[in-house]
Amino acid sequence: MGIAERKEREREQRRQSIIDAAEKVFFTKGYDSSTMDDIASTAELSKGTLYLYFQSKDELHFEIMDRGNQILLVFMEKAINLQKNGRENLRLLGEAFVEFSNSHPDYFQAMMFFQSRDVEHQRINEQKLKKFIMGRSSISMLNNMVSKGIADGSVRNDFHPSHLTTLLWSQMMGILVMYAMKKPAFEYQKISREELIAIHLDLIRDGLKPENMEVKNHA
Amino acid sequence: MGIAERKEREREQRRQSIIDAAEKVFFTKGYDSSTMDDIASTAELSKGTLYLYFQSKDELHFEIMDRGNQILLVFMEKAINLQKNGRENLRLLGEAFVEFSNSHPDYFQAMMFFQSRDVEHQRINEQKLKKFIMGRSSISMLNNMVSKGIADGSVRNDFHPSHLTTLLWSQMMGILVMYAMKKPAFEYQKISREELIAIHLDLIRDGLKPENMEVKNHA
DNA sequence: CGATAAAATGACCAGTAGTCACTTTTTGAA
DNA sequence: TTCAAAAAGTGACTACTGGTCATTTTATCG
Repeated sequence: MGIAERKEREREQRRQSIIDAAEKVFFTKGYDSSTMDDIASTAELSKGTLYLYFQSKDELHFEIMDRGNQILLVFMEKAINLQKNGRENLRLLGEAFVEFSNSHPDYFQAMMFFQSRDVEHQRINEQKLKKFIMGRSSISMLNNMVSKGIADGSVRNDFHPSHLTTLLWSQMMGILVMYAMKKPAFEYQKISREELIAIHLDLIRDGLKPENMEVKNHA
Repeated sequence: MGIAERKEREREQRRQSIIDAAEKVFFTKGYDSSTMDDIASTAELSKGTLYLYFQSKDELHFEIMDRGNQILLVFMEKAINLQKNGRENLRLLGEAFVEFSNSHPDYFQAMMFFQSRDVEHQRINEQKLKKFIMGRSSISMLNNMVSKGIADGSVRNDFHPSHLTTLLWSQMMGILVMYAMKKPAFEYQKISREELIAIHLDLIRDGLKPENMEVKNHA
């Protein structure tokens, strides 16, 4: 039977074409100003049809963020250099994020806006969200490099590795979200996103391994 | 003439009573679920009157955030200990923020939600917003302690002081905003807000002054 | 072909920020 | 005290939009 397969394929194509339309509209008008009617007419479908494929506007935002996330992951994978130590790799990951933000500003923006939303109030498929929150590959990658760093002695070992990973992730995301949301404040301070992140990476490079720290293992 | 003065006083009282009502409603139902009609009826006024005193719902949110900010400043002022060096004072400021968040969770929450909003899309009195963005006393305080630290040698001097200040501010705000917006992700990692901030403060304490750093002055 | 299921439609609903023509209250000069 | 002008306040109304669902259209297959 090829019909079921064909239908499945067509369903997935339609799904993607709706995300394409949402992307086009979001990237042009911004998330808040985009309406579901805009997206429907861009997709050449009725609004009702959108809801056969997605449960809410938030879920379309989620999908676009997820696409951006896939691209980011490629940047991060490319950035890793296992010849270097863990701490140097953490910096490379940070720099990869900046490169991604420059080469894919629209996806980057969509991701920052998604990160700034309160997850509790979003109507997004529970399963999908859970998978995203728990299994984020970017977190896993960070975690691997933190572990590598602790193993090779380039990263301090007085923090719980997964806590340190979470901190590094939230520092980076947090700074970038703040920059996206409060741009005028940064412009007033005459500091660009690149400069801000460069200083941040320098500061934590040294914080990750204070020179004279004695080595003691974490409980 | 006492009439003009009395009117001015009454106008200010009404203004405050509207903010009081907004606060009550926001703290109870959360910003998004609160309606202007809720606030109006709590204030025992008609909706139209609210708009004689404030230009938008966002502006009421701004006012509540501003009240929180005032309280935070008191915490920060109390925390400063000029007997100690600049770097130690920066940590004290960070800890004061955590104390504030514990003792005034509602204001803290309102501030985090305000920080997570895109300032460009908010209908807030330009003048008011400008003053807030540019003159924030919390930034000034941070800046003073950074300068003190550089002067007393407890803080590295290879960053531009105001850039470092901006970084410290956005790190702290960013982390807390992320925690507020993506709480489930942190809970999954089994890390509390206090732990996260404690690790953060430890990490930057060491990053702010790597032990073997040679002293060179910034251009 | 005709019945059944699947897909798509778009008029409609509910909720709410913000407006404005109108009403009520206050002021102060006559 | 009177009354017109100004100030303050009102709430019905508008505009907008995310989401729903009864109905229609299209595809499947015995």
